[in-house]
Amino acid sequence: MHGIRTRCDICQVWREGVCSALDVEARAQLLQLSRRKALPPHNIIFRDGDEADHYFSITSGIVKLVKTLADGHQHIIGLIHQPDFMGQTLNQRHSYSAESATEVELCAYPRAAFDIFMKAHPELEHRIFEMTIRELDVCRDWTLLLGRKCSFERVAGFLLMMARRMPKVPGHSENSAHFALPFTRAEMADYLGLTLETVSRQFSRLKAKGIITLPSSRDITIPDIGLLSGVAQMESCSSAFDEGQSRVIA
Amino acid sequence: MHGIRTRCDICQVWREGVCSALDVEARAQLLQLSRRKALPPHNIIFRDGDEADHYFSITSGIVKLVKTLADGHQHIIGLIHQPDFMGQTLNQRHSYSAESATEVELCAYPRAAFDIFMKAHPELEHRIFEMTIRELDVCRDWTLLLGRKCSFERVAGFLLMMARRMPKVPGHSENSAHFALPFTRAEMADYLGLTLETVSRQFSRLKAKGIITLPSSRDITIPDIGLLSGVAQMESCSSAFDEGQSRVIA
DNA sequence: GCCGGCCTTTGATAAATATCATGGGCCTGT
DNA sequence: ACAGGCCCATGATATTTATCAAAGGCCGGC
Repeated sequence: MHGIRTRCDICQVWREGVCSALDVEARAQLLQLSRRKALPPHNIIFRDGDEADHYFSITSGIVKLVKTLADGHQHIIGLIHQPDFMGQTLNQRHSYSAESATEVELCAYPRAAFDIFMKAHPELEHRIFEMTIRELDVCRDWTLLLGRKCSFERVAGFLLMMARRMPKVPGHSENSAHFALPFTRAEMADYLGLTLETVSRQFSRLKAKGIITLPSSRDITIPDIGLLSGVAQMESCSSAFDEGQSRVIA
Repeated sequence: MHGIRTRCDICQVWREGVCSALDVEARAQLLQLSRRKALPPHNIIFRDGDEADHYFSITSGIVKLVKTLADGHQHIIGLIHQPDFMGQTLNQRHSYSAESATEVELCAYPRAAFDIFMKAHPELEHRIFEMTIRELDVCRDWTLLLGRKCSFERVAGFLLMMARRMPKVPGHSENSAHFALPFTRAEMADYLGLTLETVSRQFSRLKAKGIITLPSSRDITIPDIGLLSGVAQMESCSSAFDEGQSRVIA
């Protein structure tokens, strides 16, 4: 709720998000419904059990969707990136929490008003429908990662996803990437169904193989995305291929 | 494609599925587009990579959505039960296979014609949108199970889901259930991210604790669903609580 | 500059699950 | 009735990952 631009002309959602479905007048009307917010990292947007009375369009940053288990452990069930939409539910209450992982800017829409507006603008509902289908595809792919992949492949798969979605630092070719990881090892573990120690060990393994470099723990370079993509879909979890780097003995 | 009823008046989809959004005339029109099919178990409906040229409304039975990994292992990314809808994708091709798990009856709709029809009937799209939101919720819950639960809890969670969705054999109270499991241990393993041996062992464990009874391997009785629900959300995987049944020693 | 707190890495050990192997049950076709 | 194929249960062992523990790096505040 700090200094915020209120105009849509530089907004990515305008081009790819929900607003892309609307013409100029409709977008202006929708803007009337919305309230823009800017959040620092680690800010709760809504809590599990809260009344689901708003929808959100994320215009920058990353939001974590979090379930907390009875024992206090957390699991991240999804990451919402700009320009995604969030808050669709059939229930009266949310069944998970949403928390900014990075600095986040978003448009919040009161649910009742938005629903009425959507009824008048089926093309808007259609766009959100499409984005929901995409979310479902992503989520189903994730079940494959969680159900069938070893820790090494999971971490590789996660980095691959980040490499595709993060804004690239310029000066890198198509098949390389370099970005600042916005997550702690513990957060990645909560997303990957692992412990932070295991995540850390797999980072070390990727580094030892030369698939990534880590100047600092959050500053990651992937010299060859194809290589990373290869290990992310590997069929074997065995540490046998740790000998990829032949090592000189004594 | 065998002997099939073509009328909707006894169809569950009419009441809860996509057709519930339509009035009598519209439903009649939609019926014109549809082709009804009946499939025996283990029949491919479409394959990973096939052109996504049809939507499907499942009117009875269960469909498995399957991804096959490079090493031949399979993973079931979703189960589609009557009266669910299937085939929504933004891509030209499917990214997974669909296969009947039981005997299945369905209505198939050519995609192009259905899309046109849907444009003329926003209430239909709205209904499918709602069903897709529900699917997404279910899928996100599943990532929690796969990411954070031990084998015992996974099997319990699976049985709980089945107990809620399977038609009940009559003569049982609200908080008990009895049904025929339509899956092999291997299929359940592919859904739960486990091996068939582990699934089998957890069935034995549930049986030993008296949470289920298994007159035969596919014939399951849950005397107290609350009990099952309790272990499905347990916070500990340890075998410490195997001593729930005090046992007499020699 | 130094302290304290988080984050991270790494090692040692324990626990869970996969893998490999065997035998038994049931059904089906001959 | 018998043989051959699944499917299932269960034991022995191997592998992977979690858990417990310790120490180093970085950063912000005092």
